[in-house]
Amino acid sequence: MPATDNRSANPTETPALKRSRPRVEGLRYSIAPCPLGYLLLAVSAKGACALLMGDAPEPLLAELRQRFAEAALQVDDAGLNDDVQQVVSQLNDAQHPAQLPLDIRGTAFQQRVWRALQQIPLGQTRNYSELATQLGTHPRAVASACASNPLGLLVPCHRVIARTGALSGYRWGLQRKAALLKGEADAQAQ
DNA sequence: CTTCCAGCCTTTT
DNA sequence: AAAAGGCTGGAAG
Repeated sequence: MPATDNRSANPTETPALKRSRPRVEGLRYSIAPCPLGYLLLAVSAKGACALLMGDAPEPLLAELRQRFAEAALQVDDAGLNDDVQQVVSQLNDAQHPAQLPLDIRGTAFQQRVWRALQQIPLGQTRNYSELATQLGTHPRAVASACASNPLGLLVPCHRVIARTGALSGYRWGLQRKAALLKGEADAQAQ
């Protein structure tokens, strides 16, 4: 998944500025236990670029390495503690969502889909077909974009389910998708 | 209700 | 060029 390079996004940037930039981007990350196992939060200079979940810490780091193979990764538990706690708070109480700047990277199409995901209100769900119609594409394409969302929870891909009402799939395990939706439904019911 | 199938759009190899 | 996805709707058991 060749993520778009946000460092090149500014067309007014001079060649001198380009040269002065570090050749490899630095990413800070932190892995912490959470109500759904472990989470890994990774942030760039612009904001969170990955929020991964899993049963153990090691695979999370492996996934981060794979997704950002070109980046220099540096653990920063202290510096990210605040952000991580925000995410944990959201997991404990969906009514208090994390307020983090996001650095969302993906193809133009993926960004369109992910933006649509962010419009789904707390406590609600959409099916792949609805989003496909809204975006003028095919459910299958929506699903693959959801599946490649690097910002679990923060970009609520878990709010997309099958037309039949089945939960369909979730990159980080159907059990977590179910838990997230349950938590959000409960929060909304209050 | 369950399986099977053929189209469907993007991304990855 | 080919395969593989967090899909769907319709046909068939």
